[in-house]
Amino acid sequence: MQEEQPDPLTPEVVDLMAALVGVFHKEYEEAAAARSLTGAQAKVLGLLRRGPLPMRQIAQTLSCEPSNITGIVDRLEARGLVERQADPEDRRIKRVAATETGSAATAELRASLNFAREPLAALSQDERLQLRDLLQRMLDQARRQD
Amino acid sequence: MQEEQPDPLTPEVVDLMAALVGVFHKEYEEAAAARSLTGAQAKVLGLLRRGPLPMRQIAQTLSCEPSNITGIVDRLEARGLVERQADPEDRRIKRVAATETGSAATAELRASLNFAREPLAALSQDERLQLRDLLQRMLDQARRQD
DNA sequence: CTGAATATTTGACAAGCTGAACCTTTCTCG
DNA sequence: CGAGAAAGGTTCAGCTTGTCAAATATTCAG
Repeated sequence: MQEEQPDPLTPEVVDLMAALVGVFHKEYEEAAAARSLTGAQAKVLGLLRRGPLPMRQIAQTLSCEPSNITGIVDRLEARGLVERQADPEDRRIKRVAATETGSAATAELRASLNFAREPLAALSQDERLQLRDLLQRMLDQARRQD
Repeated sequence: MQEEQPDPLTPEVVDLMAALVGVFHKEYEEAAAARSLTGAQAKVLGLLRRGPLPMRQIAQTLSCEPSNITGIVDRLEARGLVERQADPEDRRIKRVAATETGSAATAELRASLNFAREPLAALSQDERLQLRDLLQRMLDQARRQD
């Protein structure tokens, strides 16, 4: 809706982001596959890192329908990576919790993301600091707008 | 395989990248959906921006099986966004070309990516320049490693 | 000319995702 | 209190994405 002046730098940065998104996405998918997880399963498992979550909240975080999460959690549960627990406060709610095995899997997966090492290795300590601040500010802006 | 010292900045930057990738991905998907395209269809259509491409090359660029592209192109073709043309040099090859309508759709979609405006709006001209250079170098590094 | 290699398609099948219909539990308010 | 609305999950049908194996057509190598 807003008609800004055409800063030639902006589309250029957007294309770079798009390319980086592609690289990141591919690497994530491969790291997951190496542990026989799909990308979606890895994402859900990753969300449980800080503790159990209700189905609904998982769906909300991933911007998808709750019915979709049912299937993904089914498959994770079938493999013993995750558990459904009843919420004592509200019996409608089922909290999904990572099992011991599940937690180990995500920790391992996160540690294996080479994306960290290789592309970032091209930057000096100072530049990483710069990059962090720039990204942080973009993200804040994005969150403010949603 | 490489055991680097644990630079505390690196995982932090990786998490930021992951978050930004999430935002970007979501916005792309929504922009595509607003034109009744799926993400995959939009990606393929976007590749044809600079001219027709053989099926195989599309598959290679998107890192997926050629048989997958067949279906996506089928659906794009059914909607008149894309055409299969025979290659005069090698009759095994089918080149996929965006139609008039198809080109218009991608141009529009690209233009609509607000990701450009909003998060980047938080940065000054100078900072965008910095960001571009940092991203460019990361990407070069990532490509060198693949 | 024959056999290997290449480009694409087809078919079967799993997973992701949506939307609508359906329980169960909780909340609201007359 | 009790009836109906609302909220959390699940189920089901249907579509798209993606893989793998087999089949077809064309080109290439010797």
